[in-house]
Amino acid sequence: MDVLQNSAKTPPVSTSREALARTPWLAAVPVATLDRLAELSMLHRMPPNSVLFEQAESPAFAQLLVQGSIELLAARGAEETLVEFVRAPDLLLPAAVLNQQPYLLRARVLDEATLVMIQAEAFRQAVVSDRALCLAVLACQAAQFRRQIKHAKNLQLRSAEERVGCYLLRLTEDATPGQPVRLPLEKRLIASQLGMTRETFSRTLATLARHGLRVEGDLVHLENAAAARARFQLDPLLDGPEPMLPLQIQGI
Amino acid sequence: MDVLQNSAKTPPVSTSREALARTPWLAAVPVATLDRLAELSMLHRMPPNSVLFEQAESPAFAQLLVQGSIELLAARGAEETLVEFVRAPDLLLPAAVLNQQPYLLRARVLDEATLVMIQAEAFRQAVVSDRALCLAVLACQAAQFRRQIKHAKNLQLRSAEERVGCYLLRLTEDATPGQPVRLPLEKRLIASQLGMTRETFSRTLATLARHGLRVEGDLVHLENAAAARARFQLDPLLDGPEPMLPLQIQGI
DNA sequence: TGGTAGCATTGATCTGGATCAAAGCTATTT
DNA sequence: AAATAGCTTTGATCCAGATCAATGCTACCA
Repeated sequence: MDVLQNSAKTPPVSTSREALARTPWLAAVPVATLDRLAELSMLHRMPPNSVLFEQAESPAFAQLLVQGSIELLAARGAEETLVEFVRAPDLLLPAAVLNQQPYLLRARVLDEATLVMIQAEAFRQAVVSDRALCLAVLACQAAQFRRQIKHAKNLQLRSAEERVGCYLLRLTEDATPGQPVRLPLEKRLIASQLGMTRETFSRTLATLARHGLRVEGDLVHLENAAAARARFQLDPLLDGPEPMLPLQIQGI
Repeated sequence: MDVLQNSAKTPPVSTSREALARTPWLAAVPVATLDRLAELSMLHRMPPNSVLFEQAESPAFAQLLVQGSIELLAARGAEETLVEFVRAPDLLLPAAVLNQQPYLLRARVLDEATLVMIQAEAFRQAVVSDRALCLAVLACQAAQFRRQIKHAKNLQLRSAEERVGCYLLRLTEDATPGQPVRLPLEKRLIASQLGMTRETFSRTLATLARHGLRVEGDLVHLENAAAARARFQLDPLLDGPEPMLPLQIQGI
């Protein structure tokens, strides 16, 4: 079902240095620093389902996700629940690397991932010595924190039906009105992002037709925008994207 | 029921400058920076139940909690659920201040709070211009992120009974063996920290006697350590404290 | 072209924890 | 000492969503 893959194509990178150069939120970081980081890092490509690290492992690398997407999962025995979903470009759990603490989550590749893997100690030293990098990482970490809070609020304050409704409604808002929208992921993955089982997700989809949202295969039709928006009130605080603009260094 | 109040007493501070000087994780920040921040800030004392800020408000101040404790709540209509519990010394939602985004949570005082309120813009500028401050805030933000992940894992991976059992067991580990331990908070507040209703918490306490933990009023007796530890396996990744040691600036 | 393996749907049933309701406790106030 | 008000406990009931189970549906592979 390749139609479900992410279609945003950026030309593939072939070196760490190139990957760092293309990362928007590293734009303000001096070339010298990026050069040094690039030297101490490797560009890695990982297929879907690879596990990048396990819970309780101590980070050996700072991992910058350049292309693809990663699931961060809380695992206990056989159970697994998704705690964070990371899309490129972003750092994987910088908090663990910075604070020199073991990972709290398992990282598994969803869409084939390209990663810059930087020696953890080199990364920490670079953060300490380069102000712009420190600010960029701070902005990145802050944005991740806010995404996490949004995720928690979404789970705790909304019912399963509301989560699904808001998710679909948001999809349709991004697209051209009147046109059906394609689901960006397999249903089982959407279900896990929304914190419910596939079965519940499936049943919920069926009930949404009452509220003006009909889902047919992987196509979403907004049949009654007014009804849908009345039932599922999007909250910009929860449903909006979380922008990340590093603080600027002014002056000199 | 004043026996439940926090008993860790630090002598009260009377100026912002003094408060900043006493904050351990600001130790590495140059005196000049702290002086400047102190000039642009006010020391505020807030009684229990005060609301420091509301969801969707834009931060006007960076707030450093110096004494007391704060609940950060997700609210929708009448419902409220606790998302984070902040103890002094810590920053309140630095992510919102740094990224210049609206707060996602409501902040309500639990134990009478002393706060240093720093003009938001002044704080951001100080973070940009002072490397040590930037590193300190980064470490603080990283620790908060990890606490948040721990909280999420605790809620999603453990049953109500396990959460209560682990909470109590952890209390007893910190104390002298054989002695009963006093609950550090009112039961309704512990319940909300553990993500359940007071009723469920109360009922759960009753059942814990089967596993070697007897609770009598606000006293916890560990009557069968082996049984308790067998049933409630503490996970250092979840139940340990989250240490916060800012990265050191080496050299000069 | 059949086989196999992973998704998706649908139905039946279960259950952890919430909710609603009613006393009991404590503590402080007058 | 009575009264008010906030916490706690206990009991009865409810329900959203999980779990278990069976069947379809694709899609890929030999």
